[in-house]
Amino acid sequence: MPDFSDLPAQYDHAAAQARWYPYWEERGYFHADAKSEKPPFSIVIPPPNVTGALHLGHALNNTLQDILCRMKRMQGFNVLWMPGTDHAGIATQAVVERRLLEEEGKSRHDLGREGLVDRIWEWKAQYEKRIIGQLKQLGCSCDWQRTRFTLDEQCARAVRETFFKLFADNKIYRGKRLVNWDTFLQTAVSDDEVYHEVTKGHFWHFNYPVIDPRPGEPTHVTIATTRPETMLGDTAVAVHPDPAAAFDKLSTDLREKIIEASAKEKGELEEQATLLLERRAKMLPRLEMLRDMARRQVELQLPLTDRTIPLIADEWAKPELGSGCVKITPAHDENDYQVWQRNDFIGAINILNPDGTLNDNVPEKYRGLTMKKARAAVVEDMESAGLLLEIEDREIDLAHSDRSKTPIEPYLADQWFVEMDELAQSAMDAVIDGRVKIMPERYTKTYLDWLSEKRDWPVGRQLWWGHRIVVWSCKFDSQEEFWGAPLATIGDAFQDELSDRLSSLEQCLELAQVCVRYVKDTDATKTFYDTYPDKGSFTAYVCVRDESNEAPDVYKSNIVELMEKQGFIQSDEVLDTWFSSALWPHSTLGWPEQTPELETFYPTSVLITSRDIITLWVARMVLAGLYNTGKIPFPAVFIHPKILDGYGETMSKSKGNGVDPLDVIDKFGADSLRFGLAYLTTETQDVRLPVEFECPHCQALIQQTKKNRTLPRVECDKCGKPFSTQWSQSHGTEEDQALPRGAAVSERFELGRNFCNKLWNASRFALMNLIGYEPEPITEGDLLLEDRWLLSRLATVTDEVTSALESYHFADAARSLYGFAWDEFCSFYVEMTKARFAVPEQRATAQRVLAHALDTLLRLLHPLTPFLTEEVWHLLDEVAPVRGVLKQARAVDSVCVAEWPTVAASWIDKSIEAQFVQFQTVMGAVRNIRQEKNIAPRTPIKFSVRCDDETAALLKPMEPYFASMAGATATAWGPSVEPPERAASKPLEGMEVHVDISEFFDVAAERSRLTKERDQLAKFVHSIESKLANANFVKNAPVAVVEGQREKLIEVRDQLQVVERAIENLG
RNA sequence: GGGCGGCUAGCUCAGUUGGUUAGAGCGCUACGUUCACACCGUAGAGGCCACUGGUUCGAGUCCAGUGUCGCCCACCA
Repeated sequence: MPDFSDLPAQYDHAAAQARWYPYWEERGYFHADAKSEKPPFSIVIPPPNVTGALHLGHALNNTLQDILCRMKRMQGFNVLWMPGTDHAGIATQAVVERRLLEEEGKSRHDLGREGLVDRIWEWKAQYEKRIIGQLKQLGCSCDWQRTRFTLDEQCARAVRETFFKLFADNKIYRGKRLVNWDTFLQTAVSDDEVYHEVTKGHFWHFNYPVIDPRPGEPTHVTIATTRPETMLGDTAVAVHPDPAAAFDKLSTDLREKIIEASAKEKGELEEQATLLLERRAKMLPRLEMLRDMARRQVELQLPLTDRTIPLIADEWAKPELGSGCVKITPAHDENDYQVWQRNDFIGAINILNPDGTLNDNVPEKYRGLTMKKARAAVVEDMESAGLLLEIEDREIDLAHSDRSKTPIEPYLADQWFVEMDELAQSAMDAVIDGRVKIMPERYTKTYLDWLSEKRDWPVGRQLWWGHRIVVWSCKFDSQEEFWGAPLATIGDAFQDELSDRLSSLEQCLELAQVCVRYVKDTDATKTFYDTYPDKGSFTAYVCVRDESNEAPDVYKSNIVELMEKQGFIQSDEVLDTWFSSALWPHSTLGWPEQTPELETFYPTSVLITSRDIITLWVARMVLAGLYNTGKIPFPAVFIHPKILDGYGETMSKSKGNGVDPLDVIDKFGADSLRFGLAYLTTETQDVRLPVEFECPHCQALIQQTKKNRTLPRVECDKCGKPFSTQWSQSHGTEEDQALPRGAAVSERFELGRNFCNKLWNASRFALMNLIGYEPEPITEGDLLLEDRWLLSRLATVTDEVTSALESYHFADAARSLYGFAWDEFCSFYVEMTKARFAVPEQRATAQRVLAHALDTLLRLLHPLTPFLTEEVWHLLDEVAPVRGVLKQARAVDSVCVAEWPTVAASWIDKSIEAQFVQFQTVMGAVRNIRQEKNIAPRTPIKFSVRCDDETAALLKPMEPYFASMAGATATAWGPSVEPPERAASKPLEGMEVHVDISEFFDVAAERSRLTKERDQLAKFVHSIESKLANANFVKNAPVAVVEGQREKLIEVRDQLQVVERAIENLG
């Protein structure tokens, strides 16, 4: 005989978590079998970066995935949740390099490529372990045996294969591009990794002398710049090709604006218009003269150098700004680069070394200087040359690298590009024609807008941590040299195999699995390879196909050895992290091998992610999936909300407002965290969580403010003792860090904790009262009204929860379960069984229905609160291993593989639910009167109900429940019931409840209560009357609505009468 | 500059295709610890649904505009 009397009154989440996760893992419940007969359901995890620990956003993302996986598993699907982590190129290398510098004072060059990469692997091992540990603590049901890493052998193979395919398809080209150069990390960073910061700077005005001006023409042009040192890389000065027209257009636009503008703005705009006209009058002759000079290709002397540069006409020069002339530095400015594209003859001069110092393209005295020192030198020299006109103060919006926090230098570099035209179109089509559905739908716009730009994707990164590009290159002076030696060697290696076939070098190369392309040495900005260089020097690029499963950094083949002997060298760049992420749905399943996994689980079922990577990741997965496999990677994408702090700001470590999921799990439990997150996952809103510190001394919660969140130590409001915060880990002194740490948590999770505890206690009650349970089937005749009500509600809730989860309405599912479990199951059904357990002949049926209801509730809740439900499932097994109402079955070993409840449509009975509502209403009225009359809870009271015979028959059997739940005894039911002489009465729909209050009578109080009620009812009557008096309403509204109002009016008038009569009776 | 979203109780949020007197949790008030649970129970108070106009018999819900907060993209010699 089981004994549950020593179960604690509070759910012990820590114990449950420690007990059941290993149990699930040992039994292999999370392992998917690719050869299973069951229908597949698969999700790939958005791989967390190995840069650090998981935050609350990850907790949300993974909770949602786990909820779906667990439900689908219970529904009988063959579920694969593919876990893994991302190598996060720049981010991870930067973190490791920073630590290397801080802790050992070394740079990556001190370690060398191999040494640094080894260090990063160590880091990866440590953080991958930590991340996986966190996911397990959260309860994630990933198939850990298949854990992948974007830089492991299998992913590397997929990356090399994809690159080779693209290369052979001529979708990869070598181009020049202005990149955001991080001089600290010495790498290009993408636009997405750049942030802008306003800093104080200056605006310098310089004169450039004109060479041989004609009489009357200007002897110099004036330009202005915020970055004087870049003048050394100038290749032109531009002036607008039609300044008169440009001025006129501005004036017209301004006039249009003035017409639409409000009175307040009008004045300002008028003033602008006047200034513009003045400027036009003053500047136009000079600008037109300059424009004419540009047409005849006048040269300017570039000061401080021995170069001359042309004056050109280009629209980039805005006549309304500055002097109307602008210096052009194509290699170091995005817009100037565009000018070069339109005027190729001006050329581009790169003046920077990768480390941010000036290179040999500048005069000797500036070489090797940093940009900062060069700036001072240039300004000084310009001044002494008499060419510095003035210096203005100005605020400059300066681009910074998100990783190194140092300023970005625009820098012209050779880059690998993927041509996006067709690839982007294929990904757009997939969404437009509905093969991939993005939810909520509004995000399809983000996706399509971004893809429609079809900007080519620069995929190279000057990093050491990542997939090294499998292209070898070598310069040749002529075709003869190229054909003569190196490639022939490769061909020779395959001569034997070719002997009985047509022999050609192309075939040899194909057999050798290499693809060769040639680039004639040129300044062109975008070069495809398929044109053979006719003469002169060129570079040959050989992309090598690799069919081995080798780690990305150890890969070498015979061909490679041959090539390297011939002087070919491998690109030292690695691929953009997103290149490998884009392959994630199919690379993790074994592509390019046609594995059973790929066969079974691809396309995956759904992708769940956050909105900030719709473009970077989702779009690229779609196009890469289509390109490699011909199939979309997933038919559905669910974009979940972002987690914000109490001030509506995104949570992040650098802001100090991040909540660590482990702190929440520690304090509230994983179930509470999961339930709380699901409860907040609504379709439209981001999730706002006010953050508090928990004092480690007295457990008081201290509101996090914008100020205290970035303090390494905070003093408790309550006990006054200091504690350290998460901020101290990165910014605190040793002394701060030695203090006990105050966890950052959020009271939002109390909802989940309270709910879990409520459920725990309801289960405890059930268990204690199931002692002696016998698993006999029950017939419908045994069921009482409340049993049928509960079964009906249970079926309805099953339906609600299932369809909510299947359509990703997580909050709806959580709310539905919360309401049912708390307000219906606990507050009514469980309360009512207390009375039934006291009557021996009612005991068995009540036990069976209770066991069944609890069983179903556990199944429905399991995806949200897996640990709690598993804990109770096993306890329930001790007392009621065989359960069910009309059909009985032995429960399985774990709720996580139990069958998902199906909706028993025949049990849904709306009339029984309505009848039960009548009972609840009467109960509410009796309780309400007791409270309002101030009658002590334990004082017995008597009540009677006037109602029709049918209702009386229904409610009479419920008398014991009124006694146990309201301390009230019913004295009479039926149509002829009259209130006792001294009664508190309450009109209800079709009923009147009278509580005998002769012992507690207080005329004044009762009159005041009734008067209040009368006024409310009168107001209501009036509102319906006026609605019905409106002829248009009666004419136009649907008949059912009008009828409903009419019935309501009769009903409410009735109630009003009851109250008025009661007031009269008071005298 | 372009796009998207929010604005509903003190706080955090629900609110289906327009249709009774707008809901929940927390917090608040009163009462209650004997038998599942004080992480609890019972009852209650608390709302010009941001604002202005429109459509409609009827608007939190639909349309137009305004304000405000936030996010994304582009641009910023």
